[in-house]
Amino acid sequence: MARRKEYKEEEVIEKAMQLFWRNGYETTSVRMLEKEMGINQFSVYASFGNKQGVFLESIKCYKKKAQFELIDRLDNSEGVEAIKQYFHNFIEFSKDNNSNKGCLLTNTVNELGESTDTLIMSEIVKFATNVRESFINKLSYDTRKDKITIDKQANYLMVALQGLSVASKMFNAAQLDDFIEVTFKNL
Amino acid sequence: MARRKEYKEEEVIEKAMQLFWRNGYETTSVRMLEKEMGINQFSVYASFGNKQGVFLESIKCYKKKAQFELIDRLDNSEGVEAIKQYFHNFIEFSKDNNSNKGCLLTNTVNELGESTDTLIMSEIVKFATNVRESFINKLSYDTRKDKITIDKQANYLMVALQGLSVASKMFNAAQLDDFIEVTFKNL
DNA sequence: AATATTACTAAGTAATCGCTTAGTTTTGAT
DNA sequence: ATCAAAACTAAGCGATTACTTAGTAATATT
Repeated sequence: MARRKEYKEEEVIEKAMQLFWRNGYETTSVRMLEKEMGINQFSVYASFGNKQGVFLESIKCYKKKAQFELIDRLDNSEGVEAIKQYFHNFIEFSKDNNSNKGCLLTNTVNELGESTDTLIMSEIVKFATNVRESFINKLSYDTRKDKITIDKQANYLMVALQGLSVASKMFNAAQLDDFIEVTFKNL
Repeated sequence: MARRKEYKEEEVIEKAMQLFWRNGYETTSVRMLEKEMGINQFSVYASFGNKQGVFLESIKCYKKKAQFELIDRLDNSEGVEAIKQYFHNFIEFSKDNNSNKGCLLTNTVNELGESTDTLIMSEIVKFATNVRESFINKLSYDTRKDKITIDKQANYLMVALQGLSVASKMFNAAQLDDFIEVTFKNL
């Protein structure tokens, strides 16, 4: 009965996500989005409601990508070394030509802070909880560690990961390797 | 021969700095600035040229504040414990009611990335170098550590500090304490 | 083939952005 | 007292923001 869409939503949202990842939320305008996504503003609003809607779907898209390229690989290996490898994988994951884009979720909290939309924040928190649980899982391979120690070390690793995300934007590869090496020294 | 200014530049720039610190660069509009600084837009532009100029002076103002409240205190104490105290002091320093604002310099690099104005980036890099040298100085109290180890640990601490800045926005006090505690076990 | 429904293009909305300018007020030197 | 220089007020600049809408093109059902 009606005309068919000339684009697939999950394909154009991948492009939107890349744009948000490179530029952040505020700096990315709807005009930039329609250009990058290759569809008219009308279609953007028809498919995603508003700019926040595009961003929310972009966040979900990022999470899927990170799940596949980072978490799944972590879950398939064992011990603290697996987490260390996760840190290295993250740097590769966030690489963009010569620089690093950091983690989209970390970038978002850092940019929008408390004014982050609750739906978006909920997605971010869910992912962080996910990562933390995987870390706890890996840390638990060492049966000598008690629950309190593991919890403390998980908190430590979560903050360290945020640090890596931000620092990867301004420090060189050698400095980041130094950081990772020392970070895992006593775990 | 001429009319006197009704404000002191260093007083209004302190207020501008606080606003930038809370909101970031892009989110802070010139209209918000004139309101917060208590002077007309004309005066803003007469004194600081443009929005970037206000920001550059705000960065300098922040550096002075951090120098006085953080670096000077660090330089007056000894050993690795002094650096640990610096980390705790930073959390207090960046506290804003119930939340944390992070480090203005870290926030800026994280928000503006590679498109950060070179003058501003230069100020940021100078400060970071400053902090790093203070860390190296404190680490050198332990004469058993060779130069390479100290350098590596300094890199480690710099990234950890970035991590603390970002993480302080989303993690609670206990988690941050966990982080600091484990961080300094590696030294 | 006619029709109803949806997707498209392209122009336009009010609001806000950083910034400027015209006009007035205040000041110190003459 | 006069005058030039600087600082103020307030209105307004073009450009851009997120978002909408009027009009046209395409499609499955009848």
